Amino acid sequence: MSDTRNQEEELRSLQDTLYFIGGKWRIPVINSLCNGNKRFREIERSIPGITTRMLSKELKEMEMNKLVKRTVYDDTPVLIEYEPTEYCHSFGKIIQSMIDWGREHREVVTNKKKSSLKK
Amino acid sequence: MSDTRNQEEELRSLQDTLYFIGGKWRIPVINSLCNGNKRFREIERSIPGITTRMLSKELKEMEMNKLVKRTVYDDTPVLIEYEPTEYCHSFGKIIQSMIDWGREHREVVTNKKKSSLKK
DNA sequence: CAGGATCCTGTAGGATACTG
DNA sequence: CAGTATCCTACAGGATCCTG
Repeated sequence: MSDTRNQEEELRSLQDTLYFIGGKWRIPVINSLCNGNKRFREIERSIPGITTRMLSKELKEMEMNKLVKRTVYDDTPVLIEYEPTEYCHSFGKIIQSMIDWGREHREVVTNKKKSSLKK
Repeated sequence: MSDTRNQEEELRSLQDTLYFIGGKWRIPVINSLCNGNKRFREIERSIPGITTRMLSKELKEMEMNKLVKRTVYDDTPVLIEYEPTEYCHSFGKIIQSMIDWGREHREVVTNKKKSSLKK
C-alpha cells in the first residue's frame, strides 16, 4: 500500500495497455470495426494509408487475441466478415477520448508536426 | 455532415493523438510528471527501463512542445525541475483510462504476451 | 546530479507483385 | 473480393562511456 508500490502497479497497467496498442494500425482498425465496417476492403478503404499486408497482419493477430470474430459465408463468391468482440468494444471508450483530445488540440498538434525536427 | 466525412474527421483526430503519443516513452514520462516527479533522476527511476538518452530526448521534445516547463535553480549544485503544463495535464484523463483498462484486462494482455509469436 | 556523444541493431512497416 | 509472398530500409531506441 506504499505509494511507490502503487505507482509501480499503475505503470505496469499503463504499459500493458501501451503494449496492447502496439503498432501504428491497431487503434485505427479497432475504430473502423467499431464504426461498423465488416468487409476487408471496406475496412481497408476506411483507413487511408494502410496496406493490405498490414491490415491482414492486424486482423490475424486481432483474431488470435479474441478482438475480432472472422466469419466465412461461402456463397460464391466467398463473403467474409469481421466483427469486433466485446473485448474489442471495451477499448472503445479510450479511443473515443483520444478522438476528443485530438479534436480539441488539433492546432497544437498540427503546429508540432510542422516544427518537428527542422534542425 | 455526411457520415463518411465524420468518420474521416474522427480518424484524423485519432491519428493526431496517436502521433502525439509517438514513441515508447512519452506516456510513461507524462504519467511520471503528473505523479509529481520533478527531478531528472527521480523521473528516470520512476520509469524502469528508460535510459538517460531516451529520457533526455523526451524531455527536450516535450519542452519544445510546451508539455513541460524546465526550471533551473542555480544554487550550487545546480538544481533542475521539470513541471507538467496544463496541456500536459489535459492528457491525464486518457492516461488514467489506459491505466484502468490495463488493470482490468491484465490477464488477457498477459496471456497475449506469452503466446505472442511462437511459430 | 543532469545530461551529451557515439555506435549499433532489430524490426515495424512501406512498395510491389501475385493468387484463388 | 480477400488476402499472401518478397524484398528492403529508415529509424526508434538500446548499450556504453563521458562531462561540467
